[in-house]
Amino acid sequence: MPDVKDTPNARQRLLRAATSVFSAKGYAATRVSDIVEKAGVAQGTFYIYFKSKQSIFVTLVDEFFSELLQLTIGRYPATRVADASDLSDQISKIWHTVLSYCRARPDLAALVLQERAALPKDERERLAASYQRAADALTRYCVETARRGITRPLDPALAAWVVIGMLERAVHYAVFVAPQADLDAIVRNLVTFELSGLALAPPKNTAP
Amino acid sequence: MPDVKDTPNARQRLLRAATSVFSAKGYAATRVSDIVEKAGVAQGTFYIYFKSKQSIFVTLVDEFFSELLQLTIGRYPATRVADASDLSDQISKIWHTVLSYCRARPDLAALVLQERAALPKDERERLAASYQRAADALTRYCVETARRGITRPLDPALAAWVVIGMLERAVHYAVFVAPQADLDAIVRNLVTFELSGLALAPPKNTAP
Amino acid sequence: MPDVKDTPNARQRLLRAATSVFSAKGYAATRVSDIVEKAGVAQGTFYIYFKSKQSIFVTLVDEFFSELLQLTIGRYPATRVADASDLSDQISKIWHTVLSYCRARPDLAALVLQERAALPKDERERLAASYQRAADALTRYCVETARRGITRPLDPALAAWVVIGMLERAVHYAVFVAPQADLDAIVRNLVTFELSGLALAPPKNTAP
Amino acid sequence: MPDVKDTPNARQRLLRAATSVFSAKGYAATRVSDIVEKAGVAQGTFYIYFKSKQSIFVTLVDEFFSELLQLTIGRYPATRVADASDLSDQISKIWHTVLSYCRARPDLAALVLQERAALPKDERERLAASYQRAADALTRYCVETARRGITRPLDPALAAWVVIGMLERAVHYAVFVAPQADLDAIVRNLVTFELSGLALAPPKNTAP
DNA sequence: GATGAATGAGGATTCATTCAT
DNA sequence: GATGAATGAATCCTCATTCAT
Repeated sequence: MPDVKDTPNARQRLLRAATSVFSAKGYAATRVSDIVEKAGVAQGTFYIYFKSKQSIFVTLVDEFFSELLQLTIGRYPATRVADASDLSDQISKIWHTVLSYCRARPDLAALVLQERAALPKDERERLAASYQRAADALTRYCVETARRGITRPLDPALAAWVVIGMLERAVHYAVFVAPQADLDAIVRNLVTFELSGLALAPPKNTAP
Repeated sequence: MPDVKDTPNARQRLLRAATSVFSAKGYAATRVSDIVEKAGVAQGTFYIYFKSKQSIFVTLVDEFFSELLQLTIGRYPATRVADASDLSDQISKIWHTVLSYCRARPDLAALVLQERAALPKDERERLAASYQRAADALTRYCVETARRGITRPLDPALAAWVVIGMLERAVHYAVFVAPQADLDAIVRNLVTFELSGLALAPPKNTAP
Repeated sequence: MPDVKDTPNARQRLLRAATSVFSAKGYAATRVSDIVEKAGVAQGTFYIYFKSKQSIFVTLVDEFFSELLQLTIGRYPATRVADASDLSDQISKIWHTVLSYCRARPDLAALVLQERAALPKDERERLAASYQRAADALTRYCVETARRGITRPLDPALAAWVVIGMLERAVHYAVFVAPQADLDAIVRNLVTFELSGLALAPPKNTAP
Repeated sequence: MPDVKDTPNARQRLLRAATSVFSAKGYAATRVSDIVEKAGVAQGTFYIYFKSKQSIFVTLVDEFFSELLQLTIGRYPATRVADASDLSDQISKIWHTVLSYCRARPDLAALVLQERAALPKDERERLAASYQRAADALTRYCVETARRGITRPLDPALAAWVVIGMLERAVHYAVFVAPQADLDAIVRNLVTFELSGLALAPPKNTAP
């Protein structure tokens, strides 16, 4: 059963085993004993490195978020966007980064997208705050590009949340629904959707 | 404590109490005893009407979905869309329906958006299938409107999933982030985004 | 194994079983499963009536103390003592009450005398406060009888504590060392000791 | 945190740390890790010097008892008591020795008085045997002084146990309740109580 | 002798569910 | 239909102890 052995230290082994088990059985159905068995360590060893089952889960999610934020918003500030072409390039890079990052670790992506809601309410609110911060950063991004006349002056907070929604389901599609589909094609489609919308002819009523 | 009393029958009282408690404490932290206490019935009465804690939750989510699907996709088939203007009108109506439906029952919306992931894996897969069916319906919608030259020929399955993501987060925004904001304005913004995209000038690289 | 069955309700059965098991195995070594097995109820039933293992123990000790205090200090106030003869009578009665009460429930006595120290520190301090209150009551008793010239004006708080110590070990002797010895003889000895001391001839240095 | 460092060897450091931690947190709540942390040694080092947590505790209690017995009963045999005055002198010295010994190491006194009951039943019976031996020695003392007509012919085993009880609570009073009180005054009070009793006028019914 | 990471047996507690009334 | 006392399986976590270095 221990199939993550041979890797250096117990903490790493536990994190990998946890990712795999959480995403396979779901947070609630995962027993600490499943994780330690898969990691090939003793039950007690788990509690040397993590305070609780919840704590190892949160560690995984937090690392996922902070790494991904670093690779995206941390790298591509709105201030570097001069025109529509820059915008398109930058957004393409961000979409590409997120999708390929998630495709490289589908277990972790599943866990973050689908399992985080199984946490106790209070911990979930901590995670929701991370989402809120991401939404705030995106909001500022929208405000900035709108100010420069590059994007429409839509309600920027609403736009930010909707983009987050697109992102979540785009990951879902690229990782779980069509894991073999060409990533570049997916990204082109997404950017076109995001920037130009679905309609071929501009519809009558536009906002605001 | 029983504050949902005076309503006709125990089953209704249990459903309402469950909605409220599930959305307040989260699925996992909710005890059947919380629900029966709030409903003002005895512990055993719960099991006259519902097989289990999971079963009352699924009942709530299923009713929410089927009612909402009825009010949206069930009413507005792509075949009635002749041109861009029709499309815009129809989509506006759908967005409006969804958002006002959710604003009218924020507890239930919270439960469906945030708690469904706390279910055991198998049950979640049943719900995921509902999502998949909705995505399939949307996919056909996109295919149809694209065939008529009303919408872009983007990957329709991808588009469908991304629209679902927009929807989820638009509900989140309209119900929890800005519950007082004017619904018509929100819908106008959403439709503009969905149909015309964020960019003011059409960007260079368009797909496919 | 269930040998306390046939008695009316689960709570009583649990209390009796707990007394017996705690005094037989000691607090720490007692498993809740031992208690429920002896009481002939299910594991979960225990937690309907008692919050924890600690809580049933404390319930036993508290009931012991309050009942015994009621039978002694509650009945025999210092204000009814007019002279040395009254004092001797009253003290005899108190000793007799305590010793016969403890002899009637040796398990409970063992538990209170010997097991209470196994409780967590905080709970023990609550019990120590009961002792302190008993000491305070005895102190007032000594002050009162000294004021009337019936007893020596020894440091009354010290006297109170020392009497408590005599009591504890007198119970130990009467219940565990010599459980068959004649109770009246024991009480006569104790009262003589307490009132007249060990020495036949009055020693030289007397306090204060 | 290691605040008992700088003292020569690990064993001593462990004993001192254990005394302090046991008396602060209680036997059950004390972790071996607390002791080694306070002693400033590694977890494994503990087991070089002591077989178990129980064993270090018993070591402390045994050393306390044997040293104290040596200083008291070992020094003052009943055979040296010729008359009431000798008795009073000798008993005063014993009380003084015990109380000042305990005042000098209140942690150890707390541990012996209050924590020993938290040990597993079997170990406690070993300690109870020490008590029984002390009671036996005291019993012989009483028999001897009674034979010489110095003390009353009360049940000597009962007297012995009651004196032990007085002692326990006298220590409690002198060390924890009134740690600043003058020791000589306390001893005078105790000896008067022990030898002459509480009553000013000799009460009517005396034993046996 | 000293270390401290690893061990794993052991037990209190929870709570969905049942069923006799 | 309604009740609610009783059930007991299931699992997280602690911590004394070991042993390779």
